Formats: sequence, structure tokens, C-alpha cells
Amino acid sequence: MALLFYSDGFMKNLTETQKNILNYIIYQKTKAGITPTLAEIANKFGYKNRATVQQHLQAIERKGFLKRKPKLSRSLELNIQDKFFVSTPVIGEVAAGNPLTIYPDSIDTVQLPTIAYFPNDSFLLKVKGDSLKDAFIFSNDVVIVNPNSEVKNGKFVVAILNDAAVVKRYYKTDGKIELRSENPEYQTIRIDENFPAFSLVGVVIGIYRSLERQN
Amino acid sequence: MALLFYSDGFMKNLTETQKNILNYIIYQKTKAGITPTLAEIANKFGYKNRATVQQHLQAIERKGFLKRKPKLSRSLELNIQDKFFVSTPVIGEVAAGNPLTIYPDSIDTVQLPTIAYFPNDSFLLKVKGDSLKDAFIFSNDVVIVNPNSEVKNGKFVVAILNDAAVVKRYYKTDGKIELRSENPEYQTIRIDENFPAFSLVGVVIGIYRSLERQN
DNA sequence: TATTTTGCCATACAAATGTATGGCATTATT
DNA sequence: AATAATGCCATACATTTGTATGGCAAAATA
Repeated sequence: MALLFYSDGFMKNLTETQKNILNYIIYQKTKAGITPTLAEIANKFGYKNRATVQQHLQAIERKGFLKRKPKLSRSLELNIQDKFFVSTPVIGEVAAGNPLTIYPDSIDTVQLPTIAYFPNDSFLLKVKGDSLKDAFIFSNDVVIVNPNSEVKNGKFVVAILNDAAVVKRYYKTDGKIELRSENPEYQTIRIDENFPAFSLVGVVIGIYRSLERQN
Repeated sequence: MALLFYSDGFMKNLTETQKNILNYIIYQKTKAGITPTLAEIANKFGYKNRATVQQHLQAIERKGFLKRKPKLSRSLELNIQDKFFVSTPVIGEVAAGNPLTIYPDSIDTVQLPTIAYFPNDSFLLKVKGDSLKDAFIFSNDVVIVNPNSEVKNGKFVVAILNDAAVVKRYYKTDGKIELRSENPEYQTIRIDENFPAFSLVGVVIGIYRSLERQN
């Protein structure tokens, strides 16, 4: 089962403001597909001056979450990949937003790539482990997840349950939700649709598999 | 045997220069993660002036492959998704290189997500049939084929044999070529490497599978 | 042949962009 | 209590950036 949890933990050293700015940058970079300028960030947060943003970025960079390329516009680089694997995950509510992070000891791990360009509102998860092998989705496959796609019975979904994220097949009947694995080694999860610790992240709309560097 | 068809040729209306520039933009946007500026494009192609690039971009936009956002830096948007769909596939003999022959009864459309990096020299094929199902490549999967990638034993290749295209696993020993299916229902093809009706098209470097419109 | 498209350059300009510096109030940390 | 970090603003400046315009030659098209 793919375990993952919502941000916050790995942003521990960041202040609230810095977190918000970093999240905005991640959002723009991954979902809108364009890195914001200082002016755009300032505008987003209501700052009257770019220098304010400038200083926040310097702080975020100092803490190792960003890489700034001097003089280059829209050149902010995220440096959070190694921050995904956190030993002490923070358990909180799973709101919309980025990024998802991973339990290091989970059987399956999912990694949210930060560099890929996303044309629409989707994002990517890299599958680790074999819980979906019987659905012909394998470790290192990249699944494309859309949070706004209609959830239908039989579709693969990414869901968060008890602060753990899973990729499973979705079935709903009479308010009861079933999350089935294709691999019989993993048990089907049955919950009520109003179960508080449950939330749907999105629908898996595609799979990408690289055969190039596979060994 | 897997019947497939070619789904490139979508840049047909573009000139060579425009193609190169568009490819560079796609590459930077998807791989490097940042949309280039006019100056960067000019520098890449050795232009002494940004206006040259400016005019090329206008041309590319006029042909519908780009969307420029006025005054906004690094804001080029790709508009190539619908260009992947070829309404009238070319039906002809199978020549070396592009375009490939299309079987009239296998007409379909393919949409490649922009997140999957698409090398300049690669093209897409949609898999038809189940000869590769035991390799977990299924009908309607889209394979990304590179004609310049090194062919090694065990790799999936696209080959043309007697005017029919196949996707199979490649093995070569002593001038003898074996094309193996993973599905035992399909026999292994054994030919001499100089067999006239045989030609290698390329190596499968990636797979894309859509789960969206699957019914 | 005439016309359009393509390809490249030069100059010019307003706006955008990243950066530097100084200031000041509030909040954490030691 | 003293010090450091955070948060925000203002001004200033050199480049960068997209854009507009004009010019010219080669290639494609009508």
C-alpha cells in the first residue's frame, strides 16, 4: 500500500509566510507550468514591493528549499526532492495543495516529481512497489492524477486514508466505498463515504513508463 | 501481430526552422522545466537578434502550435495536443523512416501528454492487438519509438516485415534475428538480418497508457 | 512573372525583472 | 535584557524582455 502524507512535515523549518510562498511557487511551477516572478508573487500575496518577496526567497533558499539563479527571470528551482522523505511526518488534514510526501518505511512509495511540466490540472505520482502489479502498473511507473476528474466505479484513484495515501481501484455502493487492490495480497479497504480520515486526491488518468534506463 | 500506425506528421505545416524552434521550446518546457525567452532561443540557434525569434514565434503561433501571452516573459504555451491527432493518416508503402504505413482499419487518434518527454527524432505508435500483453503492453497503449536509439537484445523494437509493422522483443545472434512475442500464442519470427522485406524502425523507449476514455 | 512567405538583421522603447541598500516595527531566541 | 530573525516598505539601478518598425535577400507559390 502506498503511504504518503501531506506536506508540512518537511517544511518544518519554514515560517508560515515562507511556506505559503513556497507552496505558491510549487503550484505555479507544477500546475500552471510557469515559475512566477517576484512581482507576481508580491501581487499574489498583496505585497507592495518586490523586495519583500526577494527577502523571503532568500530565506527560503537559505533553508535549502529553493535555488535561485542570479539575474535570470522565472528561474526559481525547487529543491525539495530530498525533502520528500521525512522521518517524522506531520499528521494533519489533507487539504488541496502540494506537495505530497512519503513515509520512508512504506512498502510502496510515491514520489511527486517537481520538475515536470503539467499542461492541465493534473500531477504525477511515481509508483513504488508492487501493490498494483496485477493491474499492470509497476514500480517506477508514473501515474498521472487528475483531482478534478469524475470518480467512477472501477477507476483507479489516489486517496488518503488515515494520513496514508493509496492507489487503488474505486467502487462505491450505497455510501460505502471500497478500495480494491488488484494484488490479492492486499486486502480491500471498506469505509463509509463520510469517514473523516478519508479523502480522495484524484483519479488516475494515465500511466507513463520509461523503458530507457530500466535495468 | 500488433498492427500500429503512425501518429506524427503533426508538424507538417511548419518549416524546418520553425520545427526546430518549437522542439527546443517543448524540450525546455518539459525537460528543463523553464520556458525560454526570445533571447535564449536566439542564442541557442545563433541568431544575433531577438526579433528574428520573435517573427518565427509569430509564424508558429499563426499556425496554431503556440500561444503567446503578450508582454509576459517566458509565457509561451504549447498548443500541440490537438495536433497529435491526425485526421487523415497517410496510406502508402512502408518506406524507411517516416512516415510509416498506416493500416486503414487501424485508424485511431493518439494524445501524448506533454509530461512525457518526446525526443525530436521519436514518434508515436498506437499498439493494436494483444501480442504484447504478456509484456504488459496492451492494445491502445501508445509506445514512443526512437529510430536512433541503440538496438540491444531484449529491447522492444518496432520492425517492418513484409509491409506489416510489429512490436516485438529483439534478439540477434550470429546474423540471425529473432522477434519474440511475450504472448505464447504468437510465434517467434526468425529471419536473417539481410532479409529484404525486413527493416528496423526503432526502439521502444516509453509507453503511455490512457485510463480516461477506456471502456 | 509577380507575389507571398520565409529568414535574418538593426535600431528603438517601454515595461518587467532581479538586485542592492536602508529603514522600521514586531516577534523569537538566547 | 540583549540579540537575532522575521516581515514589510521605499528608492534606485542595470539588465532583461517583449514588442514595433524598417530593411534586405532567398525561396516558395501563384
